[in-house]
Amino acid sequence: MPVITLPDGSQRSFDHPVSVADIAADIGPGLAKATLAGKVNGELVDASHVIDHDAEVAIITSKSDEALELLRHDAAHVMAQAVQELYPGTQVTIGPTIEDGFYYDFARDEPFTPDDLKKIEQRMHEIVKRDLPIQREVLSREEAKKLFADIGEKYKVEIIDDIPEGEEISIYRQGDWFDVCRGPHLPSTGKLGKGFKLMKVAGAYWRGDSNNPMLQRIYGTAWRDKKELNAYLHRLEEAEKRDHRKIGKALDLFHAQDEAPGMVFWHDKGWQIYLTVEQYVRGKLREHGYQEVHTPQVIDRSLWEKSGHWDKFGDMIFTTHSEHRDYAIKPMNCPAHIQIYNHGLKSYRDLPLRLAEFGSCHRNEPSGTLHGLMRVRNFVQDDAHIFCTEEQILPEVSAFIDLLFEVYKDFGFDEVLIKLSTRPEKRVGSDETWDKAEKALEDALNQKQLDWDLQPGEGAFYGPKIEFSLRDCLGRVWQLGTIQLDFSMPGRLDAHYIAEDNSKQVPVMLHRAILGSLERFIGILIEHYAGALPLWLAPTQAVVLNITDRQAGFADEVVQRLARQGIRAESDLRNEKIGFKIREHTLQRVPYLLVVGDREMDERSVAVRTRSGEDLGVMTLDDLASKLGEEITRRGN
RNA sequence: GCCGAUGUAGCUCAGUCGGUAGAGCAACUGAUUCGUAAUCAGUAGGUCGGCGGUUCAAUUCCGCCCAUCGGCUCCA
Repeated sequence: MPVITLPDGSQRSFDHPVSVADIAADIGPGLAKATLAGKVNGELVDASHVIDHDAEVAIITSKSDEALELLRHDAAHVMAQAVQELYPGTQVTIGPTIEDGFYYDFARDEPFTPDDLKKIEQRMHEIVKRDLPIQREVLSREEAKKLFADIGEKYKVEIIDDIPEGEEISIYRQGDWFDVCRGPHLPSTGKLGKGFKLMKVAGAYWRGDSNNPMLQRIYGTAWRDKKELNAYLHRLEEAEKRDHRKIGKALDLFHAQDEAPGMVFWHDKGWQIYLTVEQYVRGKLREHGYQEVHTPQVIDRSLWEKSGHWDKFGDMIFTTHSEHRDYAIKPMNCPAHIQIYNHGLKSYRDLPLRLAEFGSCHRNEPSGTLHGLMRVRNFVQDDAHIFCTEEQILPEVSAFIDLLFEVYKDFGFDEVLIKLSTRPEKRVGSDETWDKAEKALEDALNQKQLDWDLQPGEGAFYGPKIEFSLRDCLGRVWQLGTIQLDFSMPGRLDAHYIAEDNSKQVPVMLHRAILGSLERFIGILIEHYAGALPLWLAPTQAVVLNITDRQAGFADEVVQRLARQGIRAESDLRNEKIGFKIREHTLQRVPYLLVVGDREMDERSVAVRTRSGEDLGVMTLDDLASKLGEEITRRGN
């Protein structure tokens, strides 16, 4: 007879099989009411799950971490029921939970309108009110298939077919409605409460394959209660305020227009940020032994045919032609760098050779994928290719990782996520070479005692790679840096070097980038800092504000003094009240506002205020200049 | 590329169940010379994304196209 061990170590024995709900009731009526599900020997189960032998059991209530997952899964079911009640003939497919919520994909010819969403949400609240008991039922595969085939749910039949042999097939019923589901679920629809909201409709391919029909996906969010829901909605609003497209417009950084989709018109202030980032990286590359090169934008298609890109990415390459020749607007820099490498015979003594380029690339990305600065058709990578021997892979990867961490730190990002992707099924190069290459990448990471995740089979066909991602202040993850080994392209494009033994060898090529696309990186910076960039990156670093016309001359003097030190300062001499000017420049996220009135002018000083509203008091010009200079040199955030 | 929504003044947005449009901010002019997040008054500003159709009449209805937004697919 079962002895139940609870999380606090206490034990209860029963002389008959008991359900999770029974155990909760045995502990107390309050807990019984709050019980949503259970965890038996670490596995989530329904509250109705019956235990007939000794086990460790935890009661899941709305306070448990697991509760959200259950809640969201249930919300998906309740939504599907609401949809099928309101729109008979709609077929259900899959409805998983996701971060912050859930979705369900439906097959229906008519599109769901925003109005429909409101109706569906209302119906969901009704179903919650009905408080329908949710019951689990185990069926044989044939029974389950027949059940769904009879009501015309052909997608569900496909799903059932895909459930692996030996796995139990269960359905969950709530009222007249049922769905195939592994579970577990809440005891009744009433437990879902009111903390959910339908967010948006979107198309989604059946099984994520663009050859399949498109389904309609309804996204929702679900929380323990209305208060949590509102907190989440508030978080979304805050994130929206950081949108780089909004901030880019408000701070006059850049714009986009219909005539050049996916391309950026950089304005003075945005371009200042861009130049600062580029110049910074340029310096770092020099320090780390890179040569900087620059290659043509337009190159004959034959080179791209030889490199293999024309075949593989032909429809994404912009082309142009002249005098019966076809050209590609370059989609990447590597073939061009190999041309530079190939110029003149190379010896093993020349390796490693590191060629860097802020290479402007064009790729004709599908129209539906464009997104502000984050996904564009013309971008500049902080791209470089390292030509080296197999023995040099490890030290080169290692040096690159050091460089990358230095750079991320200077931009104020501390949390870096690392993934190692190894050989895919379709690949070039011998297994022996892959063994060596994967080991070199792994060793480099381990030597530095970094945490990393393995992604087996996710490498490129030409070599394994490491990817580096950042987490921003909203917790979002952005993949930026990468280092990829390439055993294919140098050979294809006839790159060689003469080895110590006088033999002709093909070098290994490492593709690597730290920031990836500068456009995208600046977008990430803008969102991470909500436009309030660190002083060294801020396009305008200080604005001098006069109180009345009398101080205009002195204000310009202050600007000149700072400009001499390379500080980007401006004056605002408009005939406006000081409060008005402060408000404007604060909203423009200018790091330092320098107020000059008669007092400051007399003692040749400035009153310093930060964009966060802090009053740093009055400083002499020299003190101010050295303070700003120090902060700029320090970088970071 | 696919599904859905959207496109009105420099910006943010309202509006017209078909009769050629309106607010706030910004701009311009004038007054005000002011001490840390919005001084007051006045003026001007729009082929209502583009092309076609229906209509006496289209910014409004219909079709096509373009772009943007949210997803999906893709991302060398």
